[in-house]
Amino acid sequence: MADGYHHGNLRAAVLERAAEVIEREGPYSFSLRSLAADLGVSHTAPRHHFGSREGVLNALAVEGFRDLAARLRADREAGGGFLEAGVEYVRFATDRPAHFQVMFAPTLLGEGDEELEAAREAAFAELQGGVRSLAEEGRPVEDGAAAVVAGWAIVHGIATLALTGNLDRSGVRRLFEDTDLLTITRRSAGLLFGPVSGPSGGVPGTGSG
Amino acid sequence: MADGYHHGNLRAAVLERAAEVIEREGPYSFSLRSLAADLGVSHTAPRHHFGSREGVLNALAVEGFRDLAARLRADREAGGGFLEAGVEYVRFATDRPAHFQVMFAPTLLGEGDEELEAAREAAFAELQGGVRSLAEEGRPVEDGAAAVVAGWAIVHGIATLALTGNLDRSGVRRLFEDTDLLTITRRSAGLLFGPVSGPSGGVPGTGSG
DNA sequence: CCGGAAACTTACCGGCGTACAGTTCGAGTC
DNA sequence: GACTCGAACTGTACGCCGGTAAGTTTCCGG
Repeated sequence: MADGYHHGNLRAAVLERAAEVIEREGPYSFSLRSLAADLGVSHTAPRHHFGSREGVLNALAVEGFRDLAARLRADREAGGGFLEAGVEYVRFATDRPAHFQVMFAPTLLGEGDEELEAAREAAFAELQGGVRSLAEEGRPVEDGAAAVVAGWAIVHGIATLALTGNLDRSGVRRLFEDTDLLTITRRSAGLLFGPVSGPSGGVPGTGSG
Repeated sequence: MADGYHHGNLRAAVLERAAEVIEREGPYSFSLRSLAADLGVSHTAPRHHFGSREGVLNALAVEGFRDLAARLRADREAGGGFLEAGVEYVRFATDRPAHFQVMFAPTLLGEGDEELEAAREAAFAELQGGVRSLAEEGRPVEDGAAAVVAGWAIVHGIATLALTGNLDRSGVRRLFEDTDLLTITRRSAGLLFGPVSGPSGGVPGTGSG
């Protein structure tokens, strides 16, 4: 494969390295040229596989949406329930921070990429399906639409704040001492759709007056 | 002031235009050179006021943190309660989307800027103060640390998802028909720290969709 | 052995951020 | 009114960047 002229596996190598760079320095300083130089190919080589810089980011987003959808699906099939799906969402964000950033930053991506649209829709379908399963958990969902937004927003918010370092920077993280981020997620999201047991663990204000 | 050579108010003009560009095209395509050309000055003129491209973004972030802190403070002094503080957070994000983006994207900003650190800390202090005021609303807060994270995350998540267009793109927005984003915020965050059934800040008629 | 397609190269363009050495202008000073 | 000084702004130059075009190398099916 790698014969000195043909890299042999350039597409995968570019995606992997791009994710590393973006994770370390953010999407702004990610450059095709320095990436290509690192991989020992000319700066136009990646263009053959991705078309453009935007194409690389699109491909990362596709990877990300597919992985996220697969994780949510697996979680649902394992009967993890909604809370664990939310935890999985945050776990995905911390496992693949570069993908997560790119997926939700539309100004980095191009429009009209069918592969991307399909991957995104599939992931979003899993997301909403997860929230709808709340009803099947025997929990009363009075305002279903609000529950979808609240569930998504709380895990997306935790993921975003953690990834941007603002949880640490704000001192909020210190309130938890050494607690793991996923545990923090469970406790926080649990306030919304808390563990059924325990009178105070559920949604405040719904049970008592 | 503006004598053909000296712009007279370049600093403010740059910040205003930068916010417009970032709001429209995101922080990644924002360029000092095109900005300067738009304002009719040489491309090195902004450097005198901001030092670098990063300096412009830092200045935007400072503006943003100060505005956010002022809004939260005003809201607290008006006795709005926590839920309304959260709504104000989302309102800020939609009012000043460029500032919001830059404030929470540390890879766009420099480190060690004292003005920025001070503005950020002040805003974060207001945020945490708002959540602590929950106790004063007569609501039992069993896991205070989790409540802080949950409250911040849910409004930050809504703001982020809305600003990146993912609320619309995912179809979630459609569940609410023509409902205003701030109302969506009230209903969703209300699931966490539900509307006080008393007179203080409750939003009547937001249940059941 | 051959021809086409895929993978990759070199050469080039304009735009970008930044550095540095000037230039213009208002305001204060004698 | 000339002199100075600092703030604001200009012009030029450098290297990196993404994108384009034309050419080269290698693989592979016939």
